[in-house]
Order: sequence, then structure tokens, then C-alpha cells
Amino acid sequence: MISDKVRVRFAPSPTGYLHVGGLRTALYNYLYAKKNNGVFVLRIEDTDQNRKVEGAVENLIKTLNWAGLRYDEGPVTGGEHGPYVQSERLDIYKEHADRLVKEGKAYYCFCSKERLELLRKEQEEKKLQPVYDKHCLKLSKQEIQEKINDGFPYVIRLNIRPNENVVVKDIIRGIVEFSTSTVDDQVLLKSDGFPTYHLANVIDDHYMKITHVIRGEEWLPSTPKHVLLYNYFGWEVPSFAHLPLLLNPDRSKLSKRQGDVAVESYAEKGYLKEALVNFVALLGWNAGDDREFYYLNELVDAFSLERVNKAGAVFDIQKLDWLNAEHLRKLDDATLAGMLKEELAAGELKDLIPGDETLLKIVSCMRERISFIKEIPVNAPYLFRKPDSYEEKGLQKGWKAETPAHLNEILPKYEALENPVKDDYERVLRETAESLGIGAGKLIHPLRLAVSGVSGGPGLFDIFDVIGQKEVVERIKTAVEKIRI
RNA sequence: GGCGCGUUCGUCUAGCGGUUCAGGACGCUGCCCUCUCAAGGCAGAGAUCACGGGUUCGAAUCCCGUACGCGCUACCA
Repeated sequence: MISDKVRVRFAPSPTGYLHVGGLRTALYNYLYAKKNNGVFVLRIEDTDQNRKVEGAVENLIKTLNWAGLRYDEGPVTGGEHGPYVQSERLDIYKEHADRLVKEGKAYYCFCSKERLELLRKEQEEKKLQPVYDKHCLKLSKQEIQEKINDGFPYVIRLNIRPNENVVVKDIIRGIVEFSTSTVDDQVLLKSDGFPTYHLANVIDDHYMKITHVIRGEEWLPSTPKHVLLYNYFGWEVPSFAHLPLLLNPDRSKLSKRQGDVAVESYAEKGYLKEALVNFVALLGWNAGDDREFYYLNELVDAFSLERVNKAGAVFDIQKLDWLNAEHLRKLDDATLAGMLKEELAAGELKDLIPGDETLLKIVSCMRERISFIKEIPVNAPYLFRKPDSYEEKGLQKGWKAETPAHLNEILPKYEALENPVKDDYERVLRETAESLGIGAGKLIHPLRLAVSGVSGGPGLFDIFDVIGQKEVVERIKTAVEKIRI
């Protein structure tokens, strides 16, 4: 047995940001580990020197932490099976590649890029599978040694015997079979001395005692190479679970071209980590019931790999937005008020931030009306400052010839109130309506317009309570003066 | 082209041979509630379960084929 404990890993390459597909892969690994009292390992796959991005690893870790996916072993944190960054394990890969060469399971290849391109072109023209033709396998020991001594650049390739069957057992897809005749003699060690993904991944998973390889479906076609490598090394093969892809609305693999894929940019847009994690968990998995709202710890309890779907899932922003609203409403007013304060401080209303008590009132009356905190200043700027115009639609519907007279009736009563609370505004209004012999609506609608400039929003008295008596009076006066119909 | 994977309402999905002329959620429409807008409640539209063959008394569910989609096919992961 590889390990008596479940050990899984998330192994991203540091390309600068965390892809939402990567987030889901990381999440499923995390959930599986936690569910089984196992260990969640983070490993950095930085074997491509051309794609190195400064600060990418730090960013990756930061984003994973933001999402709440704490890893047990990995860079910075450390662990018994490190180092957890592949570029720090180069000699391990070299040593193992050499071992395969010695045993005839891999071989040196000195072919130039030009020859390989030509070969591929020929094969394509003949409609053959573009695979390496084992040209360098024919080289004698002496020829090889000479070339190495002469400083020829070389790679090490996996030596695959054709006409054999490789069976991959996948937890999600069942048994998948491949013929070795369709598997290329994959490069294991590149001419710059770095390993390819295939070599590094197998070696690391073995030494890090990974029991379950949970990764994206795009890896399924290269899994036979990995199985063969485990066999060649004489190592136990871990369990595989290939996750369905996350898709664009047109059902192609989720990509940058068709919207945001960086977890960081969702965070910046104001999505809650709880919502993103919840949403992404449901893309390709469900517990078998109707439940859709989960916190991370609840996902741990409910999760199982067996219930992961096979088909790709379209990333549906509308549903994410809905879940964000759901999670937002579960937060208490104080938390929401804190978020609002931060949001305001970063925007153009930064000089008009109300006191904490008022902030609390604002979130309390706006919470049912928003999916994002940032919608508060956008949808209800009148909670912070006077309206600069009056909505045409509202004027037509609610502002009648007699309206100014009605408002002039209630205005002095509002002015006369002393330290009014919300109920006082309402009491006065209802009394006034009654004495005028009109419905309360005849006052409420124009007052809403006068005070907010728009015809929708929180309850009128909530608005009054937020902006305060002085503003209420001033805004009514202004409206009566300015609105002419 | 080859290899592999997949295919239930627009989208995410339930369903693992019969109680389903297919259930839930998002979105959409309408009604109720209501000072408005939301939220909430209710109702509705929306899927010949990709198609064609089998197996079976009986199939969305099992098997085969076809189509379509997607992935892989690099000294990228």
C-alpha cells in the first residue's frame, strides 16, 4: 500500500493566477482529503522554464488560502516529503531517468527540432499518427557516448513497446483501455535538464505517497504513459479520478477568451469566497439530493468522488450571482456593514461614509435587495447624498398637480419632530394622509421620489431613518421647488 | 486524421430496469404579499431523456452502432 492514509495533491503550474477550474480541482482534492482524514498536498509544477511568472507561487498560495483551502504539506509550510517545488527536485528526476535508460526502458534522443518537424509533417501527410519513430533507439552505446562527449543536446524518451494494452482504472469513469501503439515515446527529460510533466508527476506522486490522483479530464489521454512509468519503476499505481472539464457557454474548455477565469478577479468583483467555493463544488458534483447551499465544512461531510459527474459543466454566472446573494444574506449586519465601509472607502463616495450606526441601518434595509455589497452605492446612492435628478417614470406616475400642496402640508410636521425615530415619520405621514382625506400612497410615492429621485428601493421610512430628519426636510423642500409638471 | 471521454429542460442537475407521459435549482413569465423595488410564497412555460437498433413482460436507466460535442495528439502543464 502506498500509504495507510489518504494523500492527495493539487499540482498547479505557476502561470500567474489560479484558474477557476484549478480551484475546483483543488477543492475536490481538499474535500476528499478532509472527508477521509487524509492529507492535502500542494505541489508546484514549474518545470517549464519558458512559462515562469514572477510571484505566481505566492499568489497561488494566497488565493488558495482566501478560498479556505489550507494545505497540509507544500511550499512554505513544508512537510516530510519535500521539496514541494519541482524545480528544486531536478537531480531526483535526472537520476530516475538515467535508471530507466540503464534498464532499456528509456533512451537518449539527439534528434533536432527540424528533423522532428519534418517527421511530423510526413506523418501528417500520410495521415499517420504523429509519433516519434524511435530513430535514436538504434544508436549504439558508443555512438551515444560520442555524441554526449561532443556536447550534443539530448532528451530522454520513454521506450514504449507497441501492441500492448494499458488499463487505467478511473474512479469516475471506470475502466479505460489504451493500446501502447497509440502512445508516443514521450520525452521524459528535456534538453535543458528539466523533466516533463509526465516524468515529474509520476516520480513526485510516488515519493510523496499520493494515494489518489484527482485531476482534470485533459490528463486522461496521457495517463497510460504514467501507468507505464509506474510499471517501469516497479511502483504501485495510485487511484485515478479524472474530473469533467469546466466549459464556456459554447461548451469549449473554459478559457480566458470568453470571460473571467482567474479566481482573483472574481474576488475583486466582490464575489464571496463562500459563494464561489459552493458554486464550483456543484459544477460536476451533487450529493444526490436537492441541496444547493453549502459551506466548506458541510461540503467536506457530503462529498464523495463516486458522485462526481462525467460530463463537462458550463460555468453559469447567473447561478453564481444567485448563490452569492444567498451567501451574502446569511452574513450578519455587522459583517455586511464592515464590507460596505470598505467598499465605500474605495469608491467615489469615500468622503460621504456615514457613521457605523447608519451603516448598520443601510445594510439592514438593503440586504434583501442586492447580490453584491458594491450594488448598495450603485443602486441606492441617495442613502449617501442628495438625488441630482428625478426619474421621469416616477414623476409621471406619482407626481400630481396637488402633490406640492400635500407635501407642504407634511413638511412643517416633519420639521417639528424632535429626534424622530422611524415610527415617528410613519405616524405623522398616516395622520396627515387621514386629515387630507387621501390614501397614504399619495404621500409615500412622491416623498420617495423627492427624497431618493427614484421610484424603487427600501421602505420609505427606512430611507428617512438612514438619511435623517435634516436631509428629509431639505430634500422635500428642494423637490417641491424644483419639480414642475 | 488517430486515440479517449461525453450526450436528461437555455444552464447546473436528480434519476442507478417498473410507484416518472422525467423531479429540483438558476434564469424567464404570471399571480399573491406590499408604500415602491427586492426578498418570500404560489403558479406556469420549458426535456419526443442525441439518434437507430437490440436485451427484457417492461429502458432515460443494460448492450451495440451512428451522429454530434469536447479533450488529447509539444523538449506546455
